[in-house]
Amino acid sequence: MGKELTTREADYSQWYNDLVIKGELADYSAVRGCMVIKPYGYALWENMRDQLDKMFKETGHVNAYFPLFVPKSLFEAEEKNAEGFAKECAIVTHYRLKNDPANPGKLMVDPDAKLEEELVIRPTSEAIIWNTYKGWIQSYRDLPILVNQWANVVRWEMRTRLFLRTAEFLWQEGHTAHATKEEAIDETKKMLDVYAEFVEHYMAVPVVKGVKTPNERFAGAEDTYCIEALMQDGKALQAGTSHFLGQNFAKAFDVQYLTKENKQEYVWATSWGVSTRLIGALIMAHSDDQGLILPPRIAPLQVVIVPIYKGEESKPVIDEKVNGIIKELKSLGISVKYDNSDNARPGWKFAEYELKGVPVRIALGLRDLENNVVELARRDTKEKNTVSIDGLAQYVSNLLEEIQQNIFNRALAFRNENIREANTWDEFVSLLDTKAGFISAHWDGTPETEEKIKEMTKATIRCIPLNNKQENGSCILTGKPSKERVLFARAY
RNA sequence: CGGGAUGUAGCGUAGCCCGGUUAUCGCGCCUGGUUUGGGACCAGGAGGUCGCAAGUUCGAAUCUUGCCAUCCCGACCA
Repeated sequence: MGKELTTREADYSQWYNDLVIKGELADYSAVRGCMVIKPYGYALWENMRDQLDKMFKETGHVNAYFPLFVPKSLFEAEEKNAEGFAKECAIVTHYRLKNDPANPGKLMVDPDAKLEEELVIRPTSEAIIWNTYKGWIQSYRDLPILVNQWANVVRWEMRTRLFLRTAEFLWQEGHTAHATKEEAIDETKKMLDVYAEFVEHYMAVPVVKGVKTPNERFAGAEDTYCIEALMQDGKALQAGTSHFLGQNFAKAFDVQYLTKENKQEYVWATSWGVSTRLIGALIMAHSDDQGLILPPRIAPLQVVIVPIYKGEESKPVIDEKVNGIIKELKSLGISVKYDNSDNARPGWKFAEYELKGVPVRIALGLRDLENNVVELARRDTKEKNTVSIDGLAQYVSNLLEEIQQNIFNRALAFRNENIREANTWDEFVSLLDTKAGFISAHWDGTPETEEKIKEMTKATIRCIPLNNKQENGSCILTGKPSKERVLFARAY
């Protein structure tokens, strides 16, 4: 019987949890709100990370590493940023434990080891980084600084969900410093494009690029750009953000540079990040009731080979043939696992690798060898075909590409079907309740109206799409004039 | 943090209301054998702080209190 999965229809949240845990991506840990990322899930993250890292470097960035701890006085320097994150910070107050005289064998916090100044465990690193940049920047010749860091951060969330919202999570955060506003804005948009390309091209998840309203802006940013994805249950998920920080952090940390004209100017800043949350997006965008569906370009395993033995004497014959196939696949850069383990029969393995979302499965037995063919099954459509062993590697390589495209096209079609226009309040509410998805509607541009809509419907403005069509209309709630539509949705 | 639910072996569970031998069953796991084209079968075996702690009792998985964790619905958020 093995692993039973909850269906999406029965309980979408439970289905998601089942996939994460039974697909062996991650598991709950002994620490509240924190998960263990298991080897299979970590391999997926590594593939995502490696590709992003490559793209960052191609756009001129370098990696560095800054401390996990941020002295409270630095953390509070940029007020809006500090205020925004204050209520979800973990704080180190002591540096030593000692034996508890009242409870033998137990430890207690040593009251004599109180820190002079508390250390905030970074929820994001602008503060420590800008404090550092102050020492790096004197002249326009020191700019731009284009640094990225791969790190863990901690945000003490009240309610956590595997990958989507954990107290500790892995991410990258780019922090750049520029001489001019224009250059910083260009950087902000450039990195948004990098994210969009990565998410669409590698993760096969279509996104809407846009800009956040002031309400939804990152704490301390002048502008927050984002990519928004749509999940199969019709809820939106913010997949990445890129912030134009203006001179806020430069002013807070007094980071100035000398221009060519020998004038002191404040530095312009950006920051941008994506996290392990992307894995949640990946799962909810593609997977089905049989398990994960992973896009070939980032799947930890692209191909699994399952032998169908008939009697002891068939093993060496099949194994030898498979070794040749593996060699050919690897020569084309395809990752492959040969599962000839004896503790599960073929049917069990088929189900297991479907659960784990391996894009292509090859099965072969003596019968196939006689005909010089294999059975080839693709995870995305569950189609099975008999394919000649001659030229198999190339066939598989093409198929992986086709699967990548198909997964993307499917998600894109779903996303496009689920962007609907609403022109009246009734229409808006009924669409939210019956169809969910993105709703494109006019809004009067005020934070008050946005807040009111959120209170009434739980829908938020996900973004104002970039290159948005300008059209006159009236706000769905207040009826006041509006020049463009914005995208609403209920979101994760 | 507010409301609701749950917690018994790796997983899923019976028992709990009404306290009483050695905690039930299935899957999985180990050993041996037969097997292998969609979640195999036979035989033998291992595995339990009944979420944690205190209390009531001659006796607690079962009753009481506190705590912890997870899930769902809110508030908050990437």
